[in-house]
Amino acid sequence: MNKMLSDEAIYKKILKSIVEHQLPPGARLPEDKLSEAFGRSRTSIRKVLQRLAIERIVTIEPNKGAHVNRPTEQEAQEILDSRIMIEPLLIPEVMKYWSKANSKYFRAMLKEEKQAEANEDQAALIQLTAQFHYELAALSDNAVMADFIQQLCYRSSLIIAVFGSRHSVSCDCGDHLELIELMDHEQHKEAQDWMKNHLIHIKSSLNLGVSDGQKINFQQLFANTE
Amino acid sequence: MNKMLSDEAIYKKILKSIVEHQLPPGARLPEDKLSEAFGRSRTSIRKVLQRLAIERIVTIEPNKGAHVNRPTEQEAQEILDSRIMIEPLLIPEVMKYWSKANSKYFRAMLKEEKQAEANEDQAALIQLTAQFHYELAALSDNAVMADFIQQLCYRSSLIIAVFGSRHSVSCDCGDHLELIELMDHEQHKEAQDWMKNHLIHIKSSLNLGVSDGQKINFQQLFANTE
DNA sequence: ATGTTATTTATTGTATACAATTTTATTTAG
DNA sequence: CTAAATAAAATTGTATACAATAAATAACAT
Repeated sequence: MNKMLSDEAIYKKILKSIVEHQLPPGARLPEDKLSEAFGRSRTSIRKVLQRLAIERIVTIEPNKGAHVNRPTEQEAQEILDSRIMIEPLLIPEVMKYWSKANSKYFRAMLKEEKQAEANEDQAALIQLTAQFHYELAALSDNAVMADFIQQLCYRSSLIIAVFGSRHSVSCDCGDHLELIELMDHEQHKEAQDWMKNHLIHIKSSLNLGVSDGQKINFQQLFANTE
Repeated sequence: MNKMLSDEAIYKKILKSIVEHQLPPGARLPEDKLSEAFGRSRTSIRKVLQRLAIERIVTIEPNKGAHVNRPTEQEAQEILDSRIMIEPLLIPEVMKYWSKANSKYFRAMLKEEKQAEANEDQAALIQLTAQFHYELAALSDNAVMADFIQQLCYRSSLIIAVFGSRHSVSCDCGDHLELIELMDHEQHKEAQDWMKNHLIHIKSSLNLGVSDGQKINFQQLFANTE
């Protein structure tokens, strides 16, 4: 028995499913089906889908409806470059107010990550990895920047779905602990550098340039080479 | 005779009116009136208002409808700080592809600014000042960052409406030319520094801390001091 | 069989109707 | 005359109906 969900709740549920790859890039999001699933009229669903479209999580083509956005290689690069540019800059701001309580909270989150890794719960792992980054950004005293980073993190989940290797997600879990320890010891410069390298590492782990949906050269592919 | 406007066209018209302070912060945006003005159903208008709300140009309170957002002092600081943080970083990217044609284009825009200033066309002036910044950002090869800057520029117009002195807008028109000339002469570092100082200057020209919409102490204001 | 056209079905786009809520105006009591 | 209570008007929230468009299927000819 599904109790009545608010628009916000529906938004979060759909977003979560997308971020966790339950709804993969390219998946259709028909208003009827969602309407039925959530027990609300199409009007409410449309509102949510339009919001997701503005946030670039979803694309809406006229008369074709909503699909989970499938990031292009260009988009992937731009988003990762943006994060490489910005996230390290936020580290000093975060460290200004860094407390024992914060450290404890993030260490608990890392435990959850480890747990998810052990359970091979890919969905939880992707979600937690993104959460680590945007909750950290939220500790800066600039909500405008934090919101932007959060959006980039969500979009990064889509990027990983399209261009990520199995490596991209799981291997960097142990990593995050290093950052927490640097921050605990007030090593500002090192923490900042760590973040930059971490993001560069993530970017380089993506299969960019291999081109999934790119135009295929059949001429070359089936050329008679004998 | 108003020809049928697309949702996008309606969005742009409302946004322009807000940015140019024809619709000042706090102004009500009743669906009926807009619906009538644009000759479209409320459904279309709602869609546009919801988009503006997500972009933080407008606020929507449940059962109270849409109002032009009235930025708080905190929001103003965060937005300006974000711009101070990011816009200088984009300058090197912009200069990578800086051409004679670009220079000519932006010099033409500056002429328009001067013209608007001469005509005391405050609306055009505000619009052009913002446009200068976001069109510059759009020359970087990172559309994600450019979009973010554009949004911050729109929101800055609201900030100027609430916290700006007459100074805030007009005085920096001549300024922009300096940046173009620095870029023409490939003075990377200087251009970057210029942008940072320019934004710091704008921020400091705002009446922050004077508190416009803050809670007024009537006790103190009307205390019997005789 | 293959490719084209026609028909049906499914899905989105838009307007409108009605309920819920807030705002404004009016009435009534002190 | 002021303040509270009530009634009226205006405005927003939500669902639904119908038109427009696209997708899927069937029918037909080559």
